[in-house]
Order: sequence, then C-alpha cells, then structure tokens
Amino acid sequence: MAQEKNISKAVIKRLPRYYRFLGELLNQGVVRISSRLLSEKMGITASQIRQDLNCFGGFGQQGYGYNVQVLHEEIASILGLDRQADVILIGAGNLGRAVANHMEFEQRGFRLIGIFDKDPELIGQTIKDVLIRSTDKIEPFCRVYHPTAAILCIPKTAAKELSDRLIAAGVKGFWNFSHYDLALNQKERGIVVENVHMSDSLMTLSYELKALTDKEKAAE
Amino acid sequence: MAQEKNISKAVIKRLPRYYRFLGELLNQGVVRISSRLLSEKMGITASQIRQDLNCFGGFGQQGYGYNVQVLHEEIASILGLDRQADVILIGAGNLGRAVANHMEFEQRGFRLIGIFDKDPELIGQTIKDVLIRSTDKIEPFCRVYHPTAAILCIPKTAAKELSDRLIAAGVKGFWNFSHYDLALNQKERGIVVENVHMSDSLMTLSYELKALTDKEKAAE
DNA sequence: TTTAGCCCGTTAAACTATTGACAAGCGACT
DNA sequence: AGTCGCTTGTCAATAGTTTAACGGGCTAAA
Repeated sequence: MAQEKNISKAVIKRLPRYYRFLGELLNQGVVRISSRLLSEKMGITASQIRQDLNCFGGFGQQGYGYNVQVLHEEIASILGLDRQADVILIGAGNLGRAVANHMEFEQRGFRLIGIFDKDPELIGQTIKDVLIRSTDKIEPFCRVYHPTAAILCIPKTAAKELSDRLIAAGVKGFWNFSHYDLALNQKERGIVVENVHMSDSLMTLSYELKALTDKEKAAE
Repeated sequence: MAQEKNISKAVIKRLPRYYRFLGELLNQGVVRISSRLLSEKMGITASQIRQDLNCFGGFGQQGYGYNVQVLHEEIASILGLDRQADVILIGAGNLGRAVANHMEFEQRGFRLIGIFDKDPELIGQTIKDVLIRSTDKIEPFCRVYHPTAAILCIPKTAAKELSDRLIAAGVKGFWNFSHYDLALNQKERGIVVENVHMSDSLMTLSYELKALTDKEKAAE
C-alpha cells in the first residue's frame, strides 16, 4: 500500500465525490476516462484530479487515461468501503429512524448492528430488523459486539455523557448529527469524528440567499 | 452595511459555529468574552476569530472583548436568521419527514410553507401542520406563494427534473440532500445550492477509521 | 514501423487561508 | 490622573491548496 505521506483533508473530502461520478460512469458502461473529460463532468480542474489521485498511486496511463472500473475499485479500497465496520445508532427519534432507513450502510463500509434509545415506547421495536434497546444496555452490548463506530442522533444535552460512555466502551469513530461539538474534547485520543451539522448547513444557505438578494438589489 | 469585499467561503462556514457557541454562552448568562477565551472553548486560534469577525465590522473593544449578546445578534443578522425565507420541501419519505420534523426552521431564517411528494398515499397527510401536496401542484403553488428555497429529499433520478422545474418556477436556493450534484448545472445562474451529502460524509468517516486502524497496526 | 495526438505524473508557480506579531485603545485599580 | 494589564484590529509571515506547465510515454492510425 502506498499512502505514506499524510493526505490532506481536502483530498479525502473529494474522494467520495470521485467515487460517485465513477460509479455513474460505470453504470453507463463507460470503460475509460481521461482527467480532462472527468474534470468537465465534475466542474473541477483536470490538474486537481490528477494530483488527488496521485496521492494514492499512479492509476492512470499516458495516452489512455484511467480505467473506470479499476479506479472505482481503487477508491472504494482507499475509503475502506470493502470492509464492514460494525456501527450502532444512538437515538431512534425522527432523525435516527430516517438515517437507519435511508442510508445504505453496507455500500459505505458499515454494518448497523444495534440501535439504542431511552424512550420506553421505542424499546423493543425494530428498524430494518435491528432491535431498539435501552441506552442502559450500551455497555453490555459493546462488551460482546465491540462496535467500531456510533451514530449520534441525540439532543445536544445528552451528547456529552453518551459520547464519553461510548468511548469508554471502546467506540473509535463517531458520525455525529447532534449539535454538540464532539471533536473538541476527543481529539488526540485516537477517536475520529465526522460531524453532520445540518442546521449549520441551513444557516449557510440562509447567508447565501441573503447575499444573493443583496447583490440583486445593489445591481438595480 | 459593511461586507464590501467578497467574504471567503471558509469564513461563512464558520459563522454558524460561532453563532452556536455564542448562543450557549448567552444561555449561561455570560456577558462578555475575549477572542482568547472563545478560542480555547472552540479549539481554534484567537487570531482566526478576530480576523473572521473583522470581515463584517469591528464588534469588539480593546481591553474588554466582545459583548456576547451583541455579537450573537450581529451574526444572526449577517446570516439572515432574522428573516423568514419561505421554503418548500420536495420528498416526504423517511428523510424528508425527519428534516421537516427535526429542523427548527424559524430559528434558522426559514419558514416551511409547503411539502410535495408523488406518492398518492402521502398526499393529503400533514407534517407539522403543513399539507403534503402532489408534485404536480408545484408550479401552481409557486405562482401563488413564491417560495425562495426548496429542500430536496428525493432520489437522484428525480433530482434533475425537479430542480429544473423549481428553478423555472422561481426558486433561488436549494438545500440538497439528494445524491445528485446540483451545483454543477446551476452555477452562474443566480442560484445558490447547499449540499448535504450524507453518504459522502459517511465514507469520509470510513476512510478515517481505516486510517486509524492502519496507523495502530503500523505502531505495533 | 513511423508519426501525430493524447494524457499522465510531477514540478513549479500562483493563489488562498491561517497564524503570529504588534501598535494603539480601553478599563480597572491605585 | 496615572499606570498596568488586557484585548482588539491589522499587517506581515507562514502554511496549505489549487492551478498551470511540461517532459515523456502510450495509443492509434497511416
């Protein structure tokens, strides 16, 4: 395996997008693609594509380009989508249920093996054949099944306590939908966090819409 | 209003986070905060905070710092949270329902005024007192209510057609949860797009977990 | 087999973003 | 009123990211 140097975060963030576009090309039966053509499709520079891919090895060939299927598989492997990391979901409210139902975990490198909630009404129900257990059962469950990651779909107020407990129970990664800023406290402890701050995203949209309106007004 | 120069995207993306932290301080009854203190709480440099805030004007005072409430309100105003931009939701599946139920639109500068789906089973139902209508009714609805933005919680396959129709109907902003890369086609047309690519985020987490495991193995 | 046209990998340059440094202003205490 | 310590706003330096340029190798066609 290559990947000696530390790969920049910016590159990593682009990989899933490459993967998505290559998957589409594969579906369309496209066999080869040049960085120039892909750059036109994706709206980025060909230079960036070549530079990004080169972080992980020379997958292309001069005068030919890249083989779509090979590249698709290589990126899957880089992202670790060929594994099945066990993940548990904490919080089976609106958002938690939607995430459990909506995401294709198996195609993204994960397997959902447990769901936890503190609401007695929900406990005992199942989502996608996975039983909802009491949050009290998190520790015993982890002792048996050792999930690698946890998805947090819980209120901000519960996030600190639960994340601490999960880390103590051996969870290494978090997909955090709560408004709590998890990464702050967990850095440098061998814990990785991926935040999905939906309301931040919505506020960004608000800003951009406002900026758009202001600009149009100014143009008059 | 200040904000003459074009503000960098990186700064905008941080504003909601500032807003979140300031809101918390406000709840705790904190009256003033220095960039140094805030930087410790947020895990970024004080320099960056001062530089970011200065893009929009000098809200602080030497020897004192920033007034928490004033700054909180200023950022709300910059982000446009004091407005109520009308927004419609397209797609009332798992994800769409969760978004409608879960997000506090009124506190983020928006007001949800309509929901659309093509499934006859869902049409006629309501979410948060908002009626679910047929997607056939999008155009007449827009002619009457002129929504500023649309939330796309629909499959990739439907995204292109619906976004085209919505743009034709006068929608200016998209909060896009579909796997379709909306921004590509809509750039430079006075349309703003904020993508929430959840599966990209999940794949990023997969990469980071893999990298973590690899590093631990290498350390042995 | 030769040649022309592509296209990759790589290095260098341009650009952007973050961090550090410091002068000047404010507040609090003497 | 004067002084000390703190903190901003801003400029300069550093770090990081993106884009451009180019040598050389591969493909395909003559």
